[in-house]
Amino acid sequence: MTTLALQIGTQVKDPERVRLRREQIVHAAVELFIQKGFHRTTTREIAKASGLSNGALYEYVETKEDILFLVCRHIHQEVRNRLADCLRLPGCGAEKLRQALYSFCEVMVAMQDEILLIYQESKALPKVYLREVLAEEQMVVGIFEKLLYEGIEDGSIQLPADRVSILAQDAVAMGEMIAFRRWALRAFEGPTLLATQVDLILRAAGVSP
Amino acid sequence: MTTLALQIGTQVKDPERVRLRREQIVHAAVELFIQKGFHRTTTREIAKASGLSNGALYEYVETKEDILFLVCRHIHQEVRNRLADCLRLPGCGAEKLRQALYSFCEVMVAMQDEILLIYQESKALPKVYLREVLAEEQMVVGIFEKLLYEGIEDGSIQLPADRVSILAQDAVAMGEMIAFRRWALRAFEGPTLLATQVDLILRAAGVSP
Amino acid sequence: MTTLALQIGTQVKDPERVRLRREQIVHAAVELFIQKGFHRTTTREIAKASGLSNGALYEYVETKEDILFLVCRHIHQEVRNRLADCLRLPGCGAEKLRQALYSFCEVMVAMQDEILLIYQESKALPKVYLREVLAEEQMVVGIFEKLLYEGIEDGSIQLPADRVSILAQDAVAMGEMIAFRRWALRAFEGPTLLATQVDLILRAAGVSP
Amino acid sequence: MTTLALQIGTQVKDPERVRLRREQIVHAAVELFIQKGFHRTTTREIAKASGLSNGALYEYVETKEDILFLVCRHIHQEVRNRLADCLRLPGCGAEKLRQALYSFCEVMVAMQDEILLIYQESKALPKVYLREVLAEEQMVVGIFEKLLYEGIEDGSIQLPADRVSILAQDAVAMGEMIAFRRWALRAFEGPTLLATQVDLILRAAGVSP
DNA sequence: AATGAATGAGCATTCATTCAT
DNA sequence: TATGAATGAATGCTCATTCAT
Repeated sequence: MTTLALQIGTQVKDPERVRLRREQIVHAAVELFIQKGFHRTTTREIAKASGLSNGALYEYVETKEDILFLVCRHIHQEVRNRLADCLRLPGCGAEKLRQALYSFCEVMVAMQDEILLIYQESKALPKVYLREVLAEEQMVVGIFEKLLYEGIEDGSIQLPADRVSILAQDAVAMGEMIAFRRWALRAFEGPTLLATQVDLILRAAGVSP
Repeated sequence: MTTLALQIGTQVKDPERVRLRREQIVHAAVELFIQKGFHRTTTREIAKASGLSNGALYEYVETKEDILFLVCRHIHQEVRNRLADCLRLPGCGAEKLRQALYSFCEVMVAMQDEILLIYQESKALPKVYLREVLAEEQMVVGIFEKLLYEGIEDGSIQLPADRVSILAQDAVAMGEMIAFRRWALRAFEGPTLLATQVDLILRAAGVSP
Repeated sequence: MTTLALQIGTQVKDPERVRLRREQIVHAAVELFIQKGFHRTTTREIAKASGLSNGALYEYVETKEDILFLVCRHIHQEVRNRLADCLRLPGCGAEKLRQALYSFCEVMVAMQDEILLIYQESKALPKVYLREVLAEEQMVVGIFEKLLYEGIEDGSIQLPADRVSILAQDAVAMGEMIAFRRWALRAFEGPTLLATQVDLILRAAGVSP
Repeated sequence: MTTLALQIGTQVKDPERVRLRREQIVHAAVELFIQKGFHRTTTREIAKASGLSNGALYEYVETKEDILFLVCRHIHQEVRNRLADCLRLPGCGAEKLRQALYSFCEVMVAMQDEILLIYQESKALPKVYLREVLAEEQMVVGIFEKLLYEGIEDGSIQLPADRVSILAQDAVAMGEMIAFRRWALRAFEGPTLLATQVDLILRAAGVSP
């Protein structure tokens, strides 16, 4: 479950400063990548929007792809952070699952652009980076797997064990769909949409409504 | 619901020749875009792979984006073609839905790369083109909407009418997920995977298993 | 004696045009490299001085190093061409050697800058190219070796066979010295200088003056 | 004939410290320049290899070219130092010349890389520096001139006076050739090579073998 | 004196598109 | 219609040098 945090090269020694500057960079880059895509965004634009000079940018990062990786990692961290809270709530497995699904969908709504960004641009990542990004996505799937098992054990969920993995994948897909297909989903009210998605997974998990 | 087929500019008069050459272009470009992505593919490469000269390419197309559009349109046509057959089969709404879902998932498996391509690269499309591409995708959603209504009418599906649209979207999302998340789904056997996905939607549609 | 001519990559199909344009490029580059050195010369400058656009330059060449290689090869060809004539003259080995040495020194005077260029910049060549450039230089050494053997055979030169190679090297070095050390040799009159150098080698070759 | 030692700018007052630090710098730079050439070596690399910070480097030197100059001067000093000893030996002019030539060739073998460095990179020196570097090289030539005159006077060398300068140049060139053309000379054994070179000059100087 | 982060002009190279033939 | 050479703006990245601390 723990991933070796990949180290991005930097010329700068003070780690706190590196953290800070990279935050600026990521902040600027997310915006730009969302607007124009990775390939149509220039490093010059990123530097400017970060408040850094062209050269300074490359003190904190070695390639443009590094920036994309930092962006993807940041987004996944954000998703996991927002999800973390709801996992500490009390309740049976089914109840916790419902909560988690709902939270996840909310996060997907809030972070539509960022999720889309990852799907659209991760192809541009060098393989090493891509592997880590996918691993981080799997961590979210892992959360749902754990909740499903919990529910199966406490009897609140009826599901053959060999369906757990696949359904956890579906749960994530169902949520991400909100981001992917937003242009088609704008017609629906938020609460209805979320309820439907959550319900869809719960039914498949054999939770009585 | 029908969209006027957008006209792509060409210098060439004979429409049959245009059709033919564009077929060559699309054929070459699909392959290249899948392998390297839209931005990393050069028009030179496309020309070469199409058996055209640099200049000739631009007789049949005005910009690189035109090619991407032709590619997306071609893929959607292919999807609809492959789906069309199963719609003429007899049976109640639920039965036809099951068939359609299954076929759709099969198509998604067969055309993984192409589906992924559309999602990853359509951002590069000029707005006018993007609109048409999305409209074509909606046509597939429309197919599932129609089947759901059919089932509701003949009593084989229990679903409040206001859920129809959303569920049709889910059906498409469920299928496309197979393409998007294939790296996570490689572990599962094809038949199991498809059955699960189809079942998921049918349950949500209130079809008794 | 024949070297596999290394092929430099080009986008252009017509070989005659390639030859022509590369001639322009080499012509411009020699001048610039002599003036400012390889590293201080920009490809833009070379393009401009060749009468080509930035882009066109790269239709005939793949990297800046390619240009340096073309330049070195051109210079060596020129040297060999100028030397070739005097080799067909009649006379005993010693006489032909004297002629060749004199011609070679003349060429070194005429091509001072170019010779210096090769020595100063060949370090920047990729290994494959460097090998070929050195091989071409060895061809000149080979000419002197052949003449020495000729003289030994016809009795006009007294030299143990195991000194032939080393002396051929010296002959070339003695000539190239005129290029390398011209700043120190400006003081001497051309004819005296050349005579001295030729004499030096002939003596070492055991030719009675 | 003596040149005012050029003053390189520095921010630092204590001359002993300047001497010390510059020694570090030169030591690091020689190595790097030999390996990668002047232009491909960055000041950052030099600073790091010297154990100095980026900023500190520029306290002891004003430009990158200053470093190259210091390096060249250092090398020449080293050459002269190594040569100095053999000049104090007793013997007639011819004998001393033979000794000096041999020592010089030995130094050239030992300092191949450094000699090559000077020839390849001195073009990058600002004119003022270049003049001094050439002047230092002439000092070595001067040594051989002096020895030749000594031999002429004591009768051990037969040479018209107007050939002295030119032959002294040749002596240096002959030695340096060992460095320049080492790729071609690897085939020969050291002692043979040196003996040949020394003999070549002695013959030209009219010293009976 | 020393540090090391910041600057920004500069460079090799690419590539969509045009156009003379 | 077709060819393929030409264009030139744009881009990712480097690095000598400066300067606040």
